[in-house]
Amino acid sequence: MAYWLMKSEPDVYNIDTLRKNSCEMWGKSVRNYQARNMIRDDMKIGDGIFFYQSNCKDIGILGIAKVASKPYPDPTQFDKNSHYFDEKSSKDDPRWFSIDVEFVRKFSRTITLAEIKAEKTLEGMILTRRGNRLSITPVDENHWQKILSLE
DNA sequence: GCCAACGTTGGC
DNA sequence: GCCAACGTTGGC
Repeated sequence: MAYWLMKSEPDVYNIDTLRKNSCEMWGKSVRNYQARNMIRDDMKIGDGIFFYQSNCKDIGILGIAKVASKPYPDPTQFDKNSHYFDEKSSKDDPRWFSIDVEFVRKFSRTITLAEIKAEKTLEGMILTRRGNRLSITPVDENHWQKILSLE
């Protein structure tokens, strides 16, 4: 069992939509190889996911989801009308992958980025590393537990 | 809206 | 295979 943190921009997708729909395909906009490798190779059913929102007023972790499927080829890479169409990808050898993500719960409050940065024991989280731009990052179990305790 | 940091692209 | 130019991310 591993833990992850997924970024989302609330304008594009927010946690209330995930709560309403319960389960959603995730990764159809991920076009970064490092993130792709994590989706394809490392994420397992049942893994915990922090739902983080960026590029907005209330930056931070809003709640928890979990991995609900094995990785599968992201359908948008084959869709000519999609913004995420990739002509270099083929169905025999798909380049990009998605997984299903299931809503678990929303925190009673947002654990803000400022709090996370201020917390000594959370030093070293990939999230707070300078220049980090990955939409998915692994989370250490002790960091996971610590953030839960902050709620 | 600014800008630093990074990934990707493409000419050579 | 190098590297400059460009596009994107994302905190502030």
